[in-house]
Amino acid sequence: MVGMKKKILIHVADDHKILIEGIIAVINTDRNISIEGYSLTGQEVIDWFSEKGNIADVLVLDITMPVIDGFQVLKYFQENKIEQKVIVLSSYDDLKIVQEVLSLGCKGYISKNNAGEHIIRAIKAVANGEQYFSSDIQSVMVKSFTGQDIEQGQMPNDFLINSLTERELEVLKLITKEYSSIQIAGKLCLSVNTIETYRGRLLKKINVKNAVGLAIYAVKNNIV
Amino acid sequence: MVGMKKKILIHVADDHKILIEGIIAVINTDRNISIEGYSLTGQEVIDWFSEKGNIADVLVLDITMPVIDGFQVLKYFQENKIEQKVIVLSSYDDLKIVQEVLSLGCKGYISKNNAGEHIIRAIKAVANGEQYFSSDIQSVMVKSFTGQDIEQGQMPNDFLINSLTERELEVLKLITKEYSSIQIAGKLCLSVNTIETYRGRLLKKINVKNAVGLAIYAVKNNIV
DNA sequence: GCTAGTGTCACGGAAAACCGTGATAAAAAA
DNA sequence: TTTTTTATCACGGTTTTCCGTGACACTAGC
Repeated sequence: MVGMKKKILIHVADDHKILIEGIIAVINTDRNISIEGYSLTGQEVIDWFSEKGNIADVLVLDITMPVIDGFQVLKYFQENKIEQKVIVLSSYDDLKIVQEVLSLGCKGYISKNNAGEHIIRAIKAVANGEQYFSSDIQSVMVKSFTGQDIEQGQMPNDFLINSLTERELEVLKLITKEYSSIQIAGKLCLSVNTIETYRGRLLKKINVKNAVGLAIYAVKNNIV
Repeated sequence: MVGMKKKILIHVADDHKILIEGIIAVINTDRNISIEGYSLTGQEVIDWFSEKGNIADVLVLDITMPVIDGFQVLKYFQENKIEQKVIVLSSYDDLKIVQEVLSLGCKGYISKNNAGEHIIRAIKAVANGEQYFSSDIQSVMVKSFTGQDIEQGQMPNDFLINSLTERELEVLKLITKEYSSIQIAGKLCLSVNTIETYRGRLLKKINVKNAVGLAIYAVKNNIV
């Protein structure tokens, strides 16, 4: 106990400050883990990293954050070939999200429904080079693996959503405000045809069937 | 300090256990407040109440919980004429939600983006018979009050959404699964015309312009 | 017994969304 | 510099949603 090699350093990123404080409090109960810092947005994480060159042994990352979300942080690591151990913390046990996050190189995934002890276990496992998934996430994966709940939209051909462009994001935001293509065209001073093109592109990229799917994606990713 | 009359007893309800632990940790830093218990679902809150007859001085309540959400808990209090001091804790600083929650008799509203100190202040204020709103919520209210951001859908004529019926809810759920009216009709063994009628009714009741609005409402209210 | 609410269906027209495909120019990346 | 990505627009056709209005049966509350 006393002769441990060294403490595991972690960094927490979540837009809900209360939750960060909670995680810190929970983690402080374990003598082998300590907090190196925290971020309230994805941008802060990226900034922190590009400044210091290294964050911590393990990054506990919320996916739903405004502006720059967890996905984009993971993409940043991937694109810059940075091997950062990441545990994703999510409210959604949505298959698509789990899949995407894993394909982006995240090593652990725990749902917010789980108690703090899971975080501690997850941190230790991931710091140790292992993977960790909370039980509810595991059951989601098993379900998909066994072919249950496949419905139709599942198993997208182009799996990883290529990140949305500025314009696409802008259009998406206006769609979620219940505007029609005509109205959006007016607001952005573009042709209606252009907006319709964006609609089509968004549907393909996000891999949903209609504007409802777009809206749900937007809300779940805090694009609203 | 020492001669305080008595501690403020609070009860926390949130489906994310991590967050509960966090709030408890934060609250434990204040000697005048202590936790009487917590609930992971709205049902638990109601059960707890009907058993013990009283929860605590202040109930800290998350609105987005599965099955029985915070709204319904508030409605339960209202219908049973129970005067429970409630602080709503929410991820969304959505005007509609704030309005609805306040009209249901809640005395405080803080967004999860705020730090724990706000909770403590809010608890003390509400326990003291005052009201408390975190600054971001206040700015939302001020905006609406001064007529900014009114766009078009705002200020609905029938303000409080008359609760949806079973069937309407069922249709709404299927809409959020990106099904078309034809598909929904197939699934529920009803005429397509019927589904279209429900679509119209839902739009009116929820007071949104299109299916996108329905989807967002559904997600924000955890109907998904 | 009447009224209000709910669940069901119909229809026709207008508006909007979706689909596919293609094209051009500018900017960014390789 | 070549290639890829992004932003922009067009167009015709199909499908779906939205709108309004009306109707009938059943149930629960007044």
